[in-house]
Amino acid sequence: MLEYAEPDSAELDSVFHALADPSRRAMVDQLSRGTASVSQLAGPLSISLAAVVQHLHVLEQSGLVRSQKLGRVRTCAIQPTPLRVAEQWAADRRAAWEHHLDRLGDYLAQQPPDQRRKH
Amino acid sequence: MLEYAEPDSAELDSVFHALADPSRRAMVDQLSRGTASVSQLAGPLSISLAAVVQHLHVLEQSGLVRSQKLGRVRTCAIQPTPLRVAEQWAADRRAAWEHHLDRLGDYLAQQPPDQRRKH
DNA sequence: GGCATACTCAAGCATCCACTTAGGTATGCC
DNA sequence: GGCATACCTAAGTGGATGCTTGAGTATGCC
Repeated sequence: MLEYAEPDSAELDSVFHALADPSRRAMVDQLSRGTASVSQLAGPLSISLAAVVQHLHVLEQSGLVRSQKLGRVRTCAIQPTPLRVAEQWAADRRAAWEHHLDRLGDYLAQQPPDQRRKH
Repeated sequence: MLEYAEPDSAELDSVFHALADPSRRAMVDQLSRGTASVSQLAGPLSISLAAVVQHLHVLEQSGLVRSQKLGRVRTCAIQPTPLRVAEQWAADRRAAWEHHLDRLGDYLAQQPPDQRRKH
């Protein structure tokens, strides 16, 4: 029944941090439409190729991207699991909050109107 | 039909950045279970209250948390929308990648086996 | 071999980040 | 008024981040 391993804090740190930069998000976005080489990733970005390589390291360390080199060309591919880990973390907190609001609403609805001022 | 406004890069920057710190995530996690004062947020964390206030500013600037002061006490509440924005961004890229894999699979399945070596 | 391509690495630099301490203000209670 | 509580702000610090330039290495093609 274990669908997701509980993500440790360090994993969430690195995934959210990786996604917090617009250049890296653009790279992930491009990779979501298909694999790409390092220079293809650099193409749309107005930063040096060396900077792109550094961003790629960040993405690989977070697990969001994997790459392998064939000949001169390094081909990069997105990895869906860390995306889902981040997604799930946010969804869980949002669900908890909405559940909390529901219970609060039920509670308040049960109180007679002249008692509500106390809460 | 517009369900979500397209999030601008700056908003995603600030939301992902806010979530990239374990203390801030712990604060969001606590707030997902109900509102809390600043010192209640600081309670479980082993950092100074001043640091918690600074984290709170980051969370408020990202829109993840809102707060209001009543008397001496500032009460903080989570805001679900930025969580959903982050969630949706990740989900969209994951969906695009999975769709891409499907199309690639279909394409390869259409090729006669002796042609596949070319691709 | 010669040369372009596609990265890769290292050093340097300005900025940002998380955190602390020290001091401050506003509120509630006696 | 006196005092504790709850928060706020500023300044400083060590370390991480994003970027550049300059140089290097490996591969593919003629």
